[in-house]
Amino acid sequence: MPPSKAAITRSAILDAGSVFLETRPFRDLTVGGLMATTEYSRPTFYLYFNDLHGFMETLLDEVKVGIVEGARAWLSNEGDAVGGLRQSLTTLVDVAHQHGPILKAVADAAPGDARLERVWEMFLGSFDEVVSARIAQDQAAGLTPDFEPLPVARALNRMDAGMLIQAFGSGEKAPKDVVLSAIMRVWLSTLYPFDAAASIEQIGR
Amino acid sequence: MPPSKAAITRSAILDAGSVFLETRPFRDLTVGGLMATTEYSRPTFYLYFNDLHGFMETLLDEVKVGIVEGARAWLSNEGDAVGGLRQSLTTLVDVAHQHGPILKAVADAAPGDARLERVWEMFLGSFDEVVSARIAQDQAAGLTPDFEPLPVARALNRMDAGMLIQAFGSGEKAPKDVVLSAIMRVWLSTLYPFDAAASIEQIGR
DNA sequence: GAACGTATCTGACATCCCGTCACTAAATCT
DNA sequence: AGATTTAGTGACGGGATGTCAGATACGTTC
Repeated sequence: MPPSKAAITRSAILDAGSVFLETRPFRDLTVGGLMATTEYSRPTFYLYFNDLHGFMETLLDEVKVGIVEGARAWLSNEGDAVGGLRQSLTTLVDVAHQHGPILKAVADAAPGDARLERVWEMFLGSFDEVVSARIAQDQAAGLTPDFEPLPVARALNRMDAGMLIQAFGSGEKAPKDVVLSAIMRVWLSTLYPFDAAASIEQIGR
Repeated sequence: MPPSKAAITRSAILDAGSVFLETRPFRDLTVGGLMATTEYSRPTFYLYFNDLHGFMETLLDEVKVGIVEGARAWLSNEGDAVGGLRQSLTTLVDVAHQHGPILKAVADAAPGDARLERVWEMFLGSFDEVVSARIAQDQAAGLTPDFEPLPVARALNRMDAGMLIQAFGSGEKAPKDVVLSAIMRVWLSTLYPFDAAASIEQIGR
């Protein structure tokens, strides 16, 4: 069974949005302007999305899976904590680099709509919880100093979000390795300060 | 000489805006709605501000001074690095707690206007530079490990911004001490890891 | 292959908010 | 009081939104 006509149209609109946001900020996105780049009329948009913010929510869903995947290395790894974190952060930076404009667009759009703001907040918050759990585990193992895991997890995740969107959100992207080593430095120093070799020496400059 | 009538009107509008944003998000702010809470008509708004984003820029300027003040302890202190940083972060958290809703409103408004976005970006960026300079100084003194100061400064500042706005931006504010000890933990671990007493023991839980 | 029913799409409309402009009203000066 | 500058407003045009009734394309049945 081939994809229905509706599915094709929907995808075409989503694609047009992605392309648009590749080069222009969310504030310049209008339903009329977007649909003009497709072969459909403006009202067609409303057949598939409630409004521009619902549209952004859909775009976020598409990116979400990739990001959650990347986090697994560290989170579901009972073993090598430092190595797992290294790997998770590396793939996180990769994915963010890849989808930078979409992530920035969603972050930009979020404050404009109560529902999308909640969705974005939940998206970030979901990381807070899993990171917090992993921190607690490493604290029990004596790898990590004893502090309240949740607020620190929140702080580190906000750092990632702000840094990655700032670095990769707009056209001219910052060099990946610089961004990676900065956030890696902060994560490792905070969570595994006893592992001096990891936190001080082994980070590429 | 008493303040001119214009100055009074302007202040009245600014106050009305502050009051509004105390309880409602920026997305609900309209020129008509705002002016309806004053004794002036809608066009009067445009006598004093270009648009809502220019209005937010003015609001930011009012808060800016307080924040820059707070940063001085650490930045202009050649002596006790850890103590200075502690003090700077403490007052930063205080100020952010005080002006939380305004800061969130500006951050929310920024992506909607190219000019305000630049202003906000510059505001954050200005901290990147001074923090970076202080880091370089402490690296030279052997207090801080050797890494690229600017990206790490950026990361830490983005963490502050994201964390503080999330914690203090909306009505029910998070407890100050929890937020403070979380970001303090991260800053100290990253910048002064050799000062074990400072980064591990002395932080209140 | 004509008639029918459903899925897909669109023109036209009402609404909301914005920013401006010609004009009025109030304050200040002589 | 009359003239001049300062402060404020009613009314307009424009752009984007979201909806709805009607049109068009498509597959199915006879």
